[in-house]
Amino acid sequence: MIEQKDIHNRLLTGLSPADFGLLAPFLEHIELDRDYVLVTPNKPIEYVYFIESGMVSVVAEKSDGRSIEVGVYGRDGMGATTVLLGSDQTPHHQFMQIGGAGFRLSAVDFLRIVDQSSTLRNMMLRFVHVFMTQTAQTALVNGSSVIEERLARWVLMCHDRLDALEFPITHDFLSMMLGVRRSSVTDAIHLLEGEMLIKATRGHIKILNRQRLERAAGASYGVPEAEYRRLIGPL
Amino acid sequence: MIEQKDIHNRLLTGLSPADFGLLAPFLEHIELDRDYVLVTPNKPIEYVYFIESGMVSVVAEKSDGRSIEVGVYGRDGMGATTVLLGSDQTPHHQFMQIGGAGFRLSAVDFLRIVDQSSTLRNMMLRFVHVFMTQTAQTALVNGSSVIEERLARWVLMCHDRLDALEFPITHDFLSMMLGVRRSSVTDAIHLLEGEMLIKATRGHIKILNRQRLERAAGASYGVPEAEYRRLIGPL
DNA sequence: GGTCGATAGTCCGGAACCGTACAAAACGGC
DNA sequence: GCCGTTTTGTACGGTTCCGGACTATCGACC
Repeated sequence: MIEQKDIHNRLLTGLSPADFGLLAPFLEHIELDRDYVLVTPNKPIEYVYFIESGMVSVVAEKSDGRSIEVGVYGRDGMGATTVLLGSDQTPHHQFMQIGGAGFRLSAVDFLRIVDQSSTLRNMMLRFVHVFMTQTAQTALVNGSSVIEERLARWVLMCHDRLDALEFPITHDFLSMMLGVRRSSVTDAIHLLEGEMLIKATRGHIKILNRQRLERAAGASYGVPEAEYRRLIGPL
Repeated sequence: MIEQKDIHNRLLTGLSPADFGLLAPFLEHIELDRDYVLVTPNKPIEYVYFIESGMVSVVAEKSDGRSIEVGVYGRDGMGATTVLLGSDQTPHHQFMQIGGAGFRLSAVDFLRIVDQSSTLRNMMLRFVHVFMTQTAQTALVNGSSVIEERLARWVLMCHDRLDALEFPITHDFLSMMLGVRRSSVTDAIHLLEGEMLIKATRGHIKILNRQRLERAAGASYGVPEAEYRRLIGPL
């Protein structure tokens, strides 16, 4: 049986022991390797996920093939929140951007439990609100910030959800996430490296100075993060 | 007493008579002139709104002053959905982009009623899901579509929520909504006019050919709209 | 009927970013 | 240690859009 004190997921640790007790019997531990698909667009959702480590990308795709990341989450949130909103599917991809592990339980079980506890439901809905804020912020910066700032924001959001200062990611993946050319990512990385904020090596990015990186991200970073702290707690 | 058959709001008309009956005694009719503020960022929300006519812009702002529209709704939705998600405030503006009318009720009353009926709650939460999809689509097109396509999308979304083929809007307002220069909007309007898709006059835009306008919007338009039809019904 | 503020049209140089391509370098498997 | 694949660095011309400015036109109001 899983004990609450051993959990890293912030939504689960933030629950009352009683609420956690409702979920615990149904939580199934699962390895989540890079590229593992949590949600396939426009297909019925079987499981909801609570991430313990690693990071998930939520990606929207246009019918012309262009796609872009609309949000990320890790141990701060849950996967497939859409089932809470009365839809068993969504048009967006969700897959592990950085491998890790977590728990899953069937969407049916989850919904049954949520109906038993409004405090549990409210915790999850507060996360939905924060995630909406994050998606809105993404819309904002996609329309008004240069690539360097958006890259800095992405690196910061990644760091928020992982313990490490260094994490595996390629320029090519980042170009898909940010919706820009791969070589534009390379250029932006060089800019941040020139300011000694990060150090990039093949397939990896390492944060050298978090504080100044936040300054480089400027107004692009911070609003959803503040909303998370206000409604759920510290990351 | 307000009768359900006289209502234009799609969420209210879609409710069972019993659920509508729970809300009806609390609905207060209200004129909603252009620029009326429904939600002030980071201030407690007093009322939730059901729009009957007109259109609301939801706008996110960066601390450097730049802002952008992250979604719109009208008689298809409700205002201040965030109270459903357990937060009494949000970082986003909501104001009437195109004047109209609607109903409001206090957030407190609304929450009490929602707790009495899970079917009513589910209807509203399905709208939240659709609105999230719209915001995600906005993030997508802001990062990957040219202004002409984004403008076409905006005009279509406006038409979806109003009965008229013509509506009042200035280039300057559109530039704030799309997050681009005012004169870039002028240029994009000229492009669509050249294709005989719209006709712009001082302070107004008129749709000449909706079908071909959809083609001009390309992959930018359609995904959230399909999700609305799937989960709630026709606009 | 004239005045004035709001709205729209146009122009300029320049920056950001694109699409595409090719070569260099790093790593993994053998 | 060699080889093939993946990842990264770099280059080029071209397009979109920006920031800013100035003028023209419309319409409301006196």
